[in-house]
Amino acid sequence: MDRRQKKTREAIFRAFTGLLSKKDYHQITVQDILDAADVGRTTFYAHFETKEYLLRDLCADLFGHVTDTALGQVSCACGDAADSVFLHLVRHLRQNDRGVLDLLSSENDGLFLDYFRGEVCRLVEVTYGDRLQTDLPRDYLVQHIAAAFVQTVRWWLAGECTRTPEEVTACFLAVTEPLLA
Amino acid sequence: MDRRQKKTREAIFRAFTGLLSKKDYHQITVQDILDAADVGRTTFYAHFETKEYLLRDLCADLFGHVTDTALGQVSCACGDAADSVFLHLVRHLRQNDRGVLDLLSSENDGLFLDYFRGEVCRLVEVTYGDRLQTDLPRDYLVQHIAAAFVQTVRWWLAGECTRTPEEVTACFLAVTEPLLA
DNA sequence: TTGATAGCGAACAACTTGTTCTGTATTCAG
DNA sequence: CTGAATACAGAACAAGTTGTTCGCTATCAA
Repeated sequence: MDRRQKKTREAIFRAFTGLLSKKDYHQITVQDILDAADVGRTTFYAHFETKEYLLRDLCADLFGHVTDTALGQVSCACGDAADSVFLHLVRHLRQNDRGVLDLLSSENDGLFLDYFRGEVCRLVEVTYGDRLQTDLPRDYLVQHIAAAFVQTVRWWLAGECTRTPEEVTACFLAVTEPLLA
Repeated sequence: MDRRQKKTREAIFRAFTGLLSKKDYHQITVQDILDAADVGRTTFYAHFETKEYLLRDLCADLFGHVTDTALGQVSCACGDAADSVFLHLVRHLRQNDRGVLDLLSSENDGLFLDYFRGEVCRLVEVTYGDRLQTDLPRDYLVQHIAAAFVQTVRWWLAGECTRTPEEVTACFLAVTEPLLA
């Protein structure tokens, strides 16, 4: 890809992420992004059809990365799969890699939580495999566990991350453990 | 309150709710609402500062009503408190009273799920009282249970409400029962 | 070096928002 | 029943936003 394209694309992503952590998505104007990224109007629309497409691409990039990292960790973690994946994910979040945490704790959380939940669903599928109890519908359980994790992270964020990743993960595991076979 | 005011206010609410069940909130224009409600521009802004205020008021109205009804049912239900409250709530939702269900299953669900979750939190507080287990932080448990209920409803809606209220409630109770003392 | 292309900046039409004005119709109190 | 208060309609308005188009320049890759 042309060096110029890559640079502008990343400048726009960076500017957009920065704005999102401070302002509400719907109050961010294309002009704001242009100013922050120092990019021409024409250029922006050459890269993204609309502001919404930009958001979509950003989410795909960000949350795809989160899951990939988490899945990478599960494959190299020799021991207790489930316990460690989620613990690592929380630790990873705490480092606020690529500003994901800023987005999840901004006024825009609603925008991102769905993407996040989607990725966590995939993670639950892979991590728990066939260790789920069978009295309840499998898809129900997967969604429930994913939602529980997302909710746990929200609770952690609402408390300003004062708890340690270990405590947080312990809470999550405590409420989901009874659902395993 | 002036008879005219009440009529206009309700016409706007009705028009807005109707539009919300079909279109995305952010694509609904004030003009759309004016046309649907058959109301003048000046009148609209005399009642609501902005479109967002309209949304807020509508949510307060709708979800407040949902909770009040549910709480009313718990007080008159002589027997098994928790079981019946949530079962009644699901039944109540299924009747789509005041179009709440349309909103929760529209593309706008994200907008409303937070209001809904807030009300369910109150409901959980009242319903479970001091019957929650004490190993985990109380606020964490309350939020977890509320989120679990909301998630259950979403799952039910995603499956196009083919399951019965009894089945749905059973799922919810199954995943939350281990959290009681 | 050179042809291709990414970017700039300004200008543009179309649309949306929220306000202001004037005149009419309805309501409610006395 | 009457009259003052007020809710409403309709039109016009400025300001801001969106997405497009144009001509021109700077940069890249072969």
